Amino acid sequence: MTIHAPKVPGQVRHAVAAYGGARDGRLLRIQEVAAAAGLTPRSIRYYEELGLLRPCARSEGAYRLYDASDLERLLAIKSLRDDAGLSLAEIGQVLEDEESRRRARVALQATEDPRERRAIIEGRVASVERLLATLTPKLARLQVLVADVDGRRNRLQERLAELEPGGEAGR
Amino acid sequence: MTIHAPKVPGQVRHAVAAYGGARDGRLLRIQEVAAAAGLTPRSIRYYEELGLLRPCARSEGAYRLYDASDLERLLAIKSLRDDAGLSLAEIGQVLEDEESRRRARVALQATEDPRERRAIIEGRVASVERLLATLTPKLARLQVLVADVDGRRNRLQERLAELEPGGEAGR
DNA sequence: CAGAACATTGCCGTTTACGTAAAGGTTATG
DNA sequence: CATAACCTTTACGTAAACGGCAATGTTCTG
Repeated sequence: MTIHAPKVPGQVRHAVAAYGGARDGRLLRIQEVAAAAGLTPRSIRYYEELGLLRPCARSEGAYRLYDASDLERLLAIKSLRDDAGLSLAEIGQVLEDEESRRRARVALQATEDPRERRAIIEGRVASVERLLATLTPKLARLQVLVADVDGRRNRLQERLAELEPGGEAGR
Repeated sequence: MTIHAPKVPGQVRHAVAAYGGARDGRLLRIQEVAAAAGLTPRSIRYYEELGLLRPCARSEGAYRLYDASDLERLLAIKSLRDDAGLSLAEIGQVLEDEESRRRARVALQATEDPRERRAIIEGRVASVERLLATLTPKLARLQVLVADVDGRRNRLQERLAELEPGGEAGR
């Protein structure tokens, strides 16, 4: 049992960053970020293939390296997929939309012109509202469904309660 | 434009019922019930193939005929699929579960024994609670997601409001 | 520097949930 | 009773979202 083992990457030398997520330290390899996000490496590569995200960096040997914001993005993708039930194509639309708004912000927020500043923020609001417009009805319908099922449960428990006072034989 | 046309089935003679949904009258053919449920005939046949539902009757010529309770069931399937995001296999489990409870009710509700009556209703409660156990976390996560997105919208609108008082140039 | 444990790309396979077309019966109406 | 518009079963096709190899390269540790 005393052989070698590389295990967790100690430092990740020579990371060729694209943006350098930084601000928290370690870059994760695909299996690590996958575990952290509750996904598989295969899914993450597939998402990359669809253009949903790109790792912030690659190692010298072309290993994908992910930072904290990449992980956030993966969690967002997962949530939109599992919770909101969006297809990966729809998720792509959402992310692309947000991305273009974010770029617009970076490019134009530097301006002094209050009309442009307004326009930028209004664009972001519209983007977020488009997303809400798809999520809200879904939420409403799920709430109705749950309320319905919950109502059935309550009615059954009332009937149980009615049965109680009579005979306490089951004990 | 004065040729013949059968259109909607007038009466549906000789319906060989399995249970006879009745209590509202007309039996629907597959296309009609599909339109009413917002599904396609193909989907409905597929659901039948998976054992999710059987039409309450067939015509002499083997046309599938659906009653109101069949339609209800289809709507339930659709809701569990679209709103709750369950797979058809999971939906099958749910329906089977409910079905067996319902059968138990019919078979044993006739009994006088309060212990058995309790047991039956408790079984139904457990079944409904199993369903709730899968739906509730989903609802919670979707609520969190929507709240999150909604929060982003509000923050953006606050920034818009901060921009307002200064310059009202955009008009 | 050996080597176990990671990673890469490429590619084919699989499951789910249907779509679609073929070949042929069924139904209500004019 | 002809016939348009339904329906039937059977079967093959497909898009989405990965799974799972193979062949090969990379990393960190002892």
